[in-house]
Amino acid sequence: NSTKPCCTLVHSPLNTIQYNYVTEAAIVDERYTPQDIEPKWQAYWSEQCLHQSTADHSKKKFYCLEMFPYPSGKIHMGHVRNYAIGDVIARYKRMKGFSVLHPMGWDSFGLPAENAAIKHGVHPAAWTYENIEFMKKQLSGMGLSYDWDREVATCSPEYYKWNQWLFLKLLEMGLAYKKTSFVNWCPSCATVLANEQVIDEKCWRCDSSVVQKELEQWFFRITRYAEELLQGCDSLTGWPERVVAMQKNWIGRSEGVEVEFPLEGTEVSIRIYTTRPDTIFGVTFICLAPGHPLTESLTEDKKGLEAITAKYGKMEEKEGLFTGRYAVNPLTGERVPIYVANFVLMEYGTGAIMSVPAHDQRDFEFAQNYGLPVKVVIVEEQKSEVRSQKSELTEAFEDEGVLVNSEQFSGVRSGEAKAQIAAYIEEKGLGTRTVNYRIRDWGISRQRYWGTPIPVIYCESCGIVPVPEKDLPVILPEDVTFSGKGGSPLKESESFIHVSCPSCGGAARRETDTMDTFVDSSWYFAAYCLKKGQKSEGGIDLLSAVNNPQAEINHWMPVDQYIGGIEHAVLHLLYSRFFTKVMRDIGLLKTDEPFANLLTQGMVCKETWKCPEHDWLFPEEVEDGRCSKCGAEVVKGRVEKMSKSKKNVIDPDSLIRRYGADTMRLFSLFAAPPERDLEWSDKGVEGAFRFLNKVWTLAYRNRSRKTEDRAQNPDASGLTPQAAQLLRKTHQTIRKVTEDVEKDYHFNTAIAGLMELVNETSSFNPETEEDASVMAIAIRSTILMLAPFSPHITEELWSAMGEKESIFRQSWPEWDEALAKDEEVELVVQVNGKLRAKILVPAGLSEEDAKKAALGDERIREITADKEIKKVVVVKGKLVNIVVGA
RNA sequence: GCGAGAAUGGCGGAACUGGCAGACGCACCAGACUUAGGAUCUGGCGGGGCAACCUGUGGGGGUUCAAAUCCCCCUUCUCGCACCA
Repeated sequence: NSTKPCCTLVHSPLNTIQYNYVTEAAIVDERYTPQDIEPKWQAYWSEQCLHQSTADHSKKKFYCLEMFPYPSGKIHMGHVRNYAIGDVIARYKRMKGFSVLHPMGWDSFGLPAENAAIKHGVHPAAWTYENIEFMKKQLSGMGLSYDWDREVATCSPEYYKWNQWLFLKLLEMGLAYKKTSFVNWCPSCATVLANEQVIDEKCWRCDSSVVQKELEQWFFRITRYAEELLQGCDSLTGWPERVVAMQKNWIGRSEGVEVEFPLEGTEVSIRIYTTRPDTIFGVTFICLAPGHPLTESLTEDKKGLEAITAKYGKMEEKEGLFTGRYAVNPLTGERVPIYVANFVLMEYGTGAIMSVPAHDQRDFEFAQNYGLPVKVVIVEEQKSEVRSQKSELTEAFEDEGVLVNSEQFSGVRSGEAKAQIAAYIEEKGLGTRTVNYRIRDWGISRQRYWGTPIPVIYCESCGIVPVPEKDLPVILPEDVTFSGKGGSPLKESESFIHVSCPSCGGAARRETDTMDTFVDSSWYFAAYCLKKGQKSEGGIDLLSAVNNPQAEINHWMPVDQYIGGIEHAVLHLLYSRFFTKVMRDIGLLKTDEPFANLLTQGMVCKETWKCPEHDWLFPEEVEDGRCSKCGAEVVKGRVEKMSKSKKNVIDPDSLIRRYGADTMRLFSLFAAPPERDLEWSDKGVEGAFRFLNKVWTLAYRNRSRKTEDRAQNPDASGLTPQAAQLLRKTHQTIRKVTEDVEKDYHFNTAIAGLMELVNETSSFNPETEEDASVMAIAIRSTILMLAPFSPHITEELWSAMGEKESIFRQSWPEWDEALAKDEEVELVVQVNGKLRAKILVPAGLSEEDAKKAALGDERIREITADKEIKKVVVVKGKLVNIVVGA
């Protein structure tokens, strides 16, 4: 069989063999086999410690970070995309001569581990570490250039010790405190949720309806940094605008006035907050939050109050209850009824509001429901007359205008009136100007096992006692059972609860709540900088960095490029900014902001299929547009984010097995720019694979071509026109790819540029030695530029070309502007803005000559023959537009 | 309602500060090679027209020699926030 003639040989002028048709037997060692190549180079990189990062002060540093994953069990396409983007950047920056830090770790505390424990009886730690091990293998299979020496897992005592240490620091600084409050409670997860974790009044994780529950909880005083977090937004120039907008929104600063409304018949007064002091003459009632300190004593109808309190936080229906008491408007002396209303929030402002139904839609509707008066105090500027009263109003007039019925302020425009009235109120001692923020303190207590134990001890005689630093970490106990029924398993651990008081030595008990896992991820980027080798060699050490400007953390921070999903636009990113400022104030680091540049990558989506009977279908369940189970006609669903429930997921492992990691990476980078959603296409993946095969064939067959001849001949003289063109194209491509990567990480167009170059190189047949060396340059440049995208194939080809050193130790190719310049350009000739001819002219032609050339063109002369030429516009090197009359 | 973004062939997407619309890829069509092709290669590919040419970037106006790009108005979609006083 082996002697069977199997290929057609075509001899080129240079006697290089080109295989037009080859059987499998003949090309076995020439064929691109990612399955062999990829593990080989992964092992090599690891042996060579190629990605280890040390603070090298002779080079510019670059900290490239992707959001670390929760070890759920398997990586998905979202991870693949995220890490592919990060890896290209890291590898590119290294080739560009930067000293790069590119770490990876595990956000490994959290609910799923505990749920697995309840369901399968496996300990959360065992479950988690098993997942980590598996996922780490998967990541290695992708050929990602991480410095695994700095790996962290937030569930390791080594890590959470510092969570606890930071907690103690916050406690010292008065930034951690305990209070009783209404909290968001997820009945299904049986735990408290932060405000940021409640989405549409549902749990962000399990989607169950969140209820309000009164509990004593630990809080972080993020509000103390509200102003700085807001101001800092302006320095986030490397962040997407919308993320910054979302952060600003969340912090929600508003300027207003707090005004005292005396309570009729008493010495007490009610303090309200308003941003519209200009409407204060229009107040016709005031509302208290159900939880307001005065509510209880003012309200006679206790049952009614209970009913209103029960509806607190339920925003669908606005309900109120008249307390039976009145307050006095301090500016008008008018008496206004006091209501308790379920929509007034205790947490915002003062928990009491003044209601101006004429100028606030919600107040307006409330007034209609409860038959309260409406008093107009602002009218549109043009109609400065007071229009007759409430009967005409069908809705509140919320815009700015001119004040009426407002005593000495009547006739003043509302913008101006705000300032005047606020000043008047302060002057008369009726209230004060204040700033309010929407953001509230961050509740971090969770009634869970698989999280960082909060390091405090409760003592009968000493009260709340922090665990001394020397006793850290407070380790999660092993003797726990996971019943899934009510409360934290830590409550059941006798060995954990009982402890002697560090202060008086008496019997005491430990805090059994653990920290929100968002605490873990709020400083992990700093942990990587301070991690030295594996555990045995010291691990993370924050202490050494306190007030130490030489600490490595100050070399690497801030993160130069952070990459992750948009879903963290508020939660994680805001907490991390907060922690960074706290760490700065502790003396741990010198930066104000953790992430200089942020790239929020789009989702990975795929088409879906839906059967009227069987709901979502896997693609293989669709046969000729019909459901394979019932034969019903299948509807093509929308392109949606990959999810198990929609049955449109692609498993990265199966892709790697079939096409290799290089193809998977390449496609995920080519199909769309990183910040946009990506539609996964099986055919598109094949296209990427085809391209790599093309590169392989081209580079492998020409692997022994040398570039030397070009060295003596720096310009293009002596080359055949085809070779000169290829050389030009090579330099143009280097320029294009570099600029695309540098500018916005637009890898899709960078890859397109490489494809063009490969196409052009493939169809090039060198006729001279010099031409051949141009081809070698083109190929080597291609391989070098492709390396960050598809690292294995390029490393293999690089070595096949006889290179001894890793391609990732090479410099990124540079272009020569002179060589990138076209000798001839195609000049577009328009007549009245319409394309009429294209002429080839030498580059750098003067405007006058371009004009002459355009007007001299046969076709143009024909068109313009009997017309009056009014004007000729010349865009140098590009276009001539001839404007003619009719 | 407020904020951010988007709309370009059959599809994903290109087009730098206004200057050839549709790069690159997918799909499709034709051809070559082949026992075969879901491999490879070559060519074609917005729409209309034999052609010259006309027309075309969600819709309508405008500015300009020239508009996907700038200005005004409108439509649709995506995302985030939303009784915050």
